[in-house]
Amino acid sequence: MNDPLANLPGYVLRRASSAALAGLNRRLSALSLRHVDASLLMLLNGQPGITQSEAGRILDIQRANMVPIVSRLEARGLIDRQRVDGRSQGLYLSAEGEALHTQVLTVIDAYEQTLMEGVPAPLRKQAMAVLHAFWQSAEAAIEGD
Amino acid sequence: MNDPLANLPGYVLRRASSAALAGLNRRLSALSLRHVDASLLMLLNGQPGITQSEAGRILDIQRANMVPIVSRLEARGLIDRQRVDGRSQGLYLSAEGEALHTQVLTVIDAYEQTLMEGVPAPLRKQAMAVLHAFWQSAEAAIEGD
DNA sequence: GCGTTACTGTTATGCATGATAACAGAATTA
DNA sequence: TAATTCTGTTATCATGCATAACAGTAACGC
Repeated sequence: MNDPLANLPGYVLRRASSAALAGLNRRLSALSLRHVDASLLMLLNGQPGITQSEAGRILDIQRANMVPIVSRLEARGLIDRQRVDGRSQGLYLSAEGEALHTQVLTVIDAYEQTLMEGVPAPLRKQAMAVLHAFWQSAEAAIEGD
Repeated sequence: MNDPLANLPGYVLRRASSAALAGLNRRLSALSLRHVDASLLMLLNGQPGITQSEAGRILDIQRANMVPIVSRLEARGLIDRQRVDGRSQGLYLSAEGEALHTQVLTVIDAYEQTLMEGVPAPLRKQAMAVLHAFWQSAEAAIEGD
């Protein structure tokens, strides 16, 4: 693969992310979930009762784009809504949602471990730190010019 | 940002990539280009005469999805097609394309440097190696189960 | 040589992700 | 109380990515 873009961190980041996502979605399809759904389930497990807007803010999903996601998950009986306010509603995992969440956890844990094991041991120690550094750096660079 | 997903490499990879892409697209919009277009221009600069299919293979873009990209760039007079075969056609940067390419290069180089500078110095040395490792690892993990 | 196979560019189509604008109802604040 | 902010929602659009199908061309096997 003679790719002159391979020394650009942003490009490599994108290719790595794209490949990682493909693998994850492939595995999650066994649970009829997309990675977005899975991330919401995991978030709700850690922070039950969180608001739809808050969840979107944490996961970096637009308010408007949260609607079909939450609707889909609620239609499947995986999450419950509970009015907390005249305008907001807290989101909770239903019993079925919790059951599925443990399966999600199994799949994701295994996958993330596979991903990490594919990284040469000498680099593994700093791998997460590097990823977080790029995340932060990229976030800071969005607005730049 | 209390995000329980922040210790999953795949998730962090995706967030970093997404943020990095947003910043890049913002900068490229000044040239009326998307990151995909820019990557093709850069590829053609390094490997003039490459085939549309070959380019797609290198950039991991489906043959069918290359069509609108190439058409758009050709319509703007940035690239030329030259029949090399009954079926294939070589792609080249036009004069205008080369001119724009140098601008692209400026933008991207500056951006990638910004990205790198946002990474703490102690990590910077291994940053690219880590990204490549994840790329390779993710690529290998796509088919797994 | 000829038939099978493989490759190229292309069209059409669908799904997923994101972004934006607008709105009504509710809460907060000044 | 009036102005502002926030929430969930609808509608709409652009982009990215995948798949299937097709015609024309090339390469290969015998």
